[in-house]
Amino acid sequence: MSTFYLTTPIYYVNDLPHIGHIYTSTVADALARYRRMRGDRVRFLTGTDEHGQKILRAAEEQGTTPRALADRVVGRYHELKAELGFSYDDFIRTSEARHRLGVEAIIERIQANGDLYVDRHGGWYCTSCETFYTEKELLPGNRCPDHGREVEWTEEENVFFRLSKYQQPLLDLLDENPEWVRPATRRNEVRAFIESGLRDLSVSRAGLPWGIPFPGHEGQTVYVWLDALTNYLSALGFGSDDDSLYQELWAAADGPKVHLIGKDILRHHCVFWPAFLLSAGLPLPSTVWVHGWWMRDDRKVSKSVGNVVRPDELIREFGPDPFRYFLLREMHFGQDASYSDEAFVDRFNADLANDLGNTYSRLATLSRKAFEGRTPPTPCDSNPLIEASNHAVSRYHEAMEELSFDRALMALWALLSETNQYLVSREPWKLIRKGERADESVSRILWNGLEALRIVTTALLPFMPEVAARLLRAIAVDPDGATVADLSWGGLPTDADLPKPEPLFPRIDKEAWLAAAVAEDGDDDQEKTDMISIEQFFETQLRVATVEAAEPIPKSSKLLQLRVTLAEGETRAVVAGIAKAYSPEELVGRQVVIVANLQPAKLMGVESQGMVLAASVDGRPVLLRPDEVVPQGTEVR
RNA sequence: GGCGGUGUAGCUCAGGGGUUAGAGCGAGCGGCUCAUAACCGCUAGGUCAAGGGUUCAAAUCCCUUCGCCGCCA
Repeated sequence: MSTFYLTTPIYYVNDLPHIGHIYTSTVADALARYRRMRGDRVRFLTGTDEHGQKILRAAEEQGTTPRALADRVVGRYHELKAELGFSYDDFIRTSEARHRLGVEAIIERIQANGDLYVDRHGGWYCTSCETFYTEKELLPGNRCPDHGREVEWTEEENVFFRLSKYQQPLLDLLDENPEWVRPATRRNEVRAFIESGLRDLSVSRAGLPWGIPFPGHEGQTVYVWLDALTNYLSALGFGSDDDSLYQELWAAADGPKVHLIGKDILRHHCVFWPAFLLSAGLPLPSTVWVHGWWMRDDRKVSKSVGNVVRPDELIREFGPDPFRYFLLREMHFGQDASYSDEAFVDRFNADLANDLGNTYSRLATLSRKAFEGRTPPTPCDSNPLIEASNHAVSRYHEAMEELSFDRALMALWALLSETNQYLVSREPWKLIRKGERADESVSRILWNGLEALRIVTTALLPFMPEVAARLLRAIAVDPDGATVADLSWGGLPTDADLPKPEPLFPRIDKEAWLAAAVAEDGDDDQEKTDMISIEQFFETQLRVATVEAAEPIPKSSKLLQLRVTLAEGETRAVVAGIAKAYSPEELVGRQVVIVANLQPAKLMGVESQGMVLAASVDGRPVLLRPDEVVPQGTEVR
């Protein structure tokens, strides 16, 4: 028995949870459950990152406090835990006192090592990503390359960390520990980045009231990443009076310490974090596992293509476990994958309904018929399924070790397939029909089948904890406290009560489901599916206008009232649903594109004489503007 | 632009110098009838992106081209 410390990133509270968060947590949860079955002393941590300029702003815009904003999002994460059956042991919030202690403690050590100094610097700062950019990196018009939002020239005195000092140690770390960043392609990226040269890192911000005050530097707040990354230690009590967990699971851990992350935060975890730890003289994690992203097909949404995506709907309708199964089966860990309702339905029907569900159903029915509602009375210790099972289990373990969840599941499904082949080759139903109900051979055949199913289902506990447990109970096996030892042949109880099988995974009518999905997706998809002629397009008059004034609309969190100039002397009032992404001040003076011949409409009591165009990024508006300043009223076509 | 990756059956992908290139899904045909129209078997004839090279032998190594993806604070 060894320790196993597993973390997800802490999720930033500017966003409600989406499939990216769900995936990371699902992977971590499956891994944690698997390691618990192996008998490891597992500690599974997740949490939220709550500090920073962006949260402060969002809170101000919504007329609330950062803390209240965070509370709301955290509430949603707690709901998600229940909805998806996550089994984390701890949930840390960076706004907690225990976290602050940890951050102060690590800074103290870095400071003592002489790796902090104060310097004055200026740069283009994006409040969205809380990052400084060089002129070269900016998009035209001084816009953030990530968010497309205008950056601000910021000049201030900050605390700097001597990251440059750790260039060689970090390269050595990567070279001596090929498993430190996985998969290897991410390791290469990190290595290339470090090799190209490390600059010292600003680790504080001046005058930011929402964050941890930088110890020893009045007026400075700890920079979000030094703050956030330290959660992995502070959650273990590092820096507090009781750091026993930290000692057990980190400092003196006799097992792996694994960070699970998405590829977007590779640099922070594989460069900054180990550098901080090296500087602080603290042990490093053993592996940073990097996963890919779920992509949504950019093909048009339509019934025939069937790429509508409704994860919430899928979970509500079919329960969390099929969705967990889908996420883990469909993605090759480390690579990107695309998801759609259609892919989900296909997996559900083929793997869960046809293979797993039906195999259970036929075995249970046969056994009930032959043995009066009970499991077979005679076990069997010599048959082709034993070898198949042992082989499947060993492939399963190998794959789990590599976080290759898809391969682990394929190994189990191979055993299911062999079980079905075995049944067909023995045709126990014929023997039963011939009246050989109590025949020992019937008992052996069915016991073997059920035993293989028991092993598959036990191995599925980390993937589908709720359904797998239900299935095990249905075949007279107690799922509680199951361990990997239960994956060896011979555990199925004989002559035990075997209830009538209920469909665990009722087949989904794919056509109907996708049709409903399309219908529900509604109006905005209608335009996407239908082609229009160029004449139809030209019916829409698009023109460039300049924002003269902007102000919020009372009692509306989304709407702003704009006054735009279309031509000399021609101004219009336009209402735009962009208040969550843009403040009135930043809009004045910019050029926007508006639909000029839209029927006026009243929104929240204010008449809107046009519509401002914006790209909609997951619902967040990003305003369109000409590449350069053009004359008022210029037509867009 | 530099570095890295990738391009294999309709779809998702394995394979990685050596007999007839594989799996799952989907499709077609047959079988079975215990089972959730499930299950089992057979069939898919794919220039292994294109061109060139190395080799007795290349999808597998090398070069070039094209496409796609990632990283380059």
